[in-house]
Formats: sequence, C-alpha cells, structure tokens
Amino acid sequence: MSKFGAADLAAHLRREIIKGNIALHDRLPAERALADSHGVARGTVREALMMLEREGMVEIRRGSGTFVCHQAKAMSADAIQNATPLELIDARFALEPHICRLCVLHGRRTDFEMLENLCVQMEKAIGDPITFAEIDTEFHHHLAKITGNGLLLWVIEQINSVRSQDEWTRMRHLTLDESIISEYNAQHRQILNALRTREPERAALVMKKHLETARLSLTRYADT
Amino acid sequence: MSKFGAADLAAHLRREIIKGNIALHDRLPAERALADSHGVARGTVREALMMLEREGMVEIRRGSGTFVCHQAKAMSADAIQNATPLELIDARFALEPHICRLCVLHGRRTDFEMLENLCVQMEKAIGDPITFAEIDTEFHHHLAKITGNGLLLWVIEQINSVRSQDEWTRMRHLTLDESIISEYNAQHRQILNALRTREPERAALVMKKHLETARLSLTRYADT
DNA sequence: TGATTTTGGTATATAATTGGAATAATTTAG
DNA sequence: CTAAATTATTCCAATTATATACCAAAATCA
Repeated sequence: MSKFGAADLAAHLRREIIKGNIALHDRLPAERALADSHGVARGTVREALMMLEREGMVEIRRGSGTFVCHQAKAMSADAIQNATPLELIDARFALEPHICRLCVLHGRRTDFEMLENLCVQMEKAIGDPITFAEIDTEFHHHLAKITGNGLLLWVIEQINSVRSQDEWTRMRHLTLDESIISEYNAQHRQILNALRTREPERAALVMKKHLETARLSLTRYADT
Repeated sequence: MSKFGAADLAAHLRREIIKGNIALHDRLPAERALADSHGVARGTVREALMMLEREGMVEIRRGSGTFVCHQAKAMSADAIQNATPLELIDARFALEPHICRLCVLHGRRTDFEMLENLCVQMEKAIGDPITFAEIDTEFHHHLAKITGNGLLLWVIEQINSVRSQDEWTRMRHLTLDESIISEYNAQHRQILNALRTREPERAALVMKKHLETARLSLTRYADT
C-alpha cells in the first residue's frame, strides 16, 4: 500500500463504515492486525482509531476490540414508497430520455411493431382515460424492456411500484381530457418515429418534451 | 473457518438471519454443534447467542434450543445483482447527467464546499488507485444527495450495491494509471465549476464526457 | 409412566488476545 | 536545522477464549 498517515487511514476506515462494508456492531481487526495489513505502525493505527472514536463512529473497548457504532443508513422500502410525485417525475426525467437513446441502439423491428400496436390502442382509447393510462404505462415499460438492460428495467419497475404512483395516476385521470390525450398520442408517435429512423437525440428530445407536458398538466392541476 | 470472537460469530449469524438463509422460527444448531463447526469454544458461542437475543434476533429456550425471531424482509430480486458492468455504466449514463442538472437547481454553498474537499482529496490520491476510487464513489454519491431527491438517491445507492460493482472497481484499479486519474480529476473540477456557475447543461455535458472516458478505459481493458 | 438423551445454564482456572501507555530511534516536512 | 509525525519496542492491565465439569429444563423413547 502507498503511504498512509493517521488521518488518511481514518478517512479510509470512515468510508468503509459509511459504505457499510463494516456494519453496525462489527468488530474491526485488532490494532496490530490493522497496522500490519496497512503497512503502518500500531501507534498510527491508534491515532486513527481515536479520531474515529471522537467522531462517534467507533467505540474502543480495552481488552476487547474496536466496534462500529454507526448505523449506515439503509434507505428502507418505506423511504422510497414515500417518494413525492415531484421526485417521481424527476427520476423519469433522468431515466427515460436515455432509455430512448438505448432503444435506438437495441430496438428490433418486432419491438417497434409492439410499440406501434400500443400506439394504436392508445389512439383508440381517446375518451377512456383509465384504459389510456394503463397502456401508456405499458408503453413506457416496454421502452425500458427494449434496451435489454435488466438493471434499467428493474429501476423502472421499482419506480412504477411506488405508492404515490397511484395518487399520481389518479390525478392524471382527472387531467386527461381528450385534447391532452391527443397531444400525448402525437408525442408517442414522434418518439416511435425517431426510434424507427434511428435518431437517438431526437428520440430523447421528444421524450423530454413528453415528460414536460406531463409535468405541466400535473402542476397545473396541483395549483388549482 | 478462520479465527472468531464472539462478536464476529454474532455478526456472521446475524447476516445469515437477515439474508434469510436461516428463516423465521428455524432452530439454530445446538451450542455445542455451533462451537464445533466454527472451531470455537462453547462459551464463545453462548456469548454470541446472548448478543443476538438482546437484539431480539433470536430466542433462547433452555432445554430446547435457539430459535430465530426475525422476519427477513424479501429484498430486491437478483435481477440487479446479476447486472453486467456494461449495464451499470448505461444506467449511470441515464442518471448522472440529469443528477448534475438537479444539483445546479438544489446545490447550496456547503454542498459545493464538500465536493471541493473531495476533489482535493482525490488530487492528493494520484498514485493510489484504491483510495482514489473510494473518494470517486463518494463524490458521485454526494451529487445524488445534493439533488434532495430521495428516490434518485435510493436508485444510486442500489446501483452502487450491485455485486459486479466490485468486479468493475477491481478492473478500474487496473486501468487507473496516473494519467487517467489526472484526467478524471480535471473532469471532476469541470463538473464542480459548472455547478458553481449554475450551468445545468454544461454540467450534464461534462458528466457525459466523464462517463464516456470511464467507459472507454473499461472497454479498452476488456478487449485486451 | 419413567429412564435416557439432548439442550441450555453456570462455574472456574488457565491461556491467549486486546487495547493502553511509555520510550527512544527514525523519518518527514517546513 | 528544528519540530512534528511515524516507527519500533516493551511492558501492563482489562477482557475474552478455552477446556472441563456439573446442573437443570425440555424432549425423546421404551
């Protein structure tokens, strides 16, 4: 290992603890072991550990060892379930435009035919906001599927499972009059066309506009 | 198994229980059996079990055995644990540029000072790829924190917890020579500057370049 | 039922491990 | 060069681990 001072070793251990590699109640290696494994003298290790103790990260017990007393905050399932509609739409703003770019790279003809099919169904569902919203969700979900990226698909599915999602879609039903549905349908078409003509940046741009439209109709409703 | 203390054995059992390998209402092996299988004295096993009992993880019944009283919550599917390094970097491409935009909106002076501090540490860590990679992870994590969007932060943390992340960072250590670290450091500076001057699109663009650099050094390594 | 086995509960003396502290030599930074 | 930090060494005190033996509650089985 490279050169370490006490402060650097303390920083290293602090990160390991915060990251969760060394969890609550875990015992750190003995001072002599740490000294050896980090190629450093025991006195340096002691100084680093005493720094961490002053910060409340660890508890040093004579004759026993050094123990972690820091709860690495594990964002619980509740934390994500309580996401606000605004957090949701920001997450979509991050993910979906890039998903469109990846769709251009990985999309096959059958994928686009599937999207085409969904577009047709949505166009038939003017005047039926509930059905429209269902197919709309499926459309966006399918985009994630097309990327072939299991991680992205998982993230999208997690976001779709958030509780306030229900509230959001309920609000959307109220905002979904025929003119807005028509606008959405037009945008879906534009997205699909951009995918078919293999224009990643245009697809991403149209998706951004699409999300912006959704955000506007949401905030407009929230203000009334 | 290697050398165990009571706290270490407790940590081991605690993880097995939380992970679900030992389910609710299961009976643990007898103290003498645990002692034998872990190459440890029975007194040590008893102390470990009593720790877990104080935490409410198990219930010790004299004459019967030790039983799990902890409901392991079914966590994320292994869909994310099997993500490939390429999927990981695509997910980052989706998330991090937009996170930069949001940082411009929500970042406060103290946030930028924290990032500044991390930049300084990274610049000091040239020649020490392991430390550099640690701080780099913290830098990107802090960006997500600045957005104030708990959902996005949760997504980033999930991505950072992916198994192959380890493999990826291990590969990165091999690709991180001083010139590449210098390039990363310069890009981090550019990102921070764009945040401070409140230029969302420039910040997003620099982040894209940063990720592109990372992807190149990764694929270049994978090809050799 | 009643005897046997298995299980946790307790005690104890000994050995091993761990952090605490002091010191002097050495290296590093200013 | 000086001053601070790091190293290397040594001994001490607190704690833990081990090994063993025996006790008590529960489960098992003839």
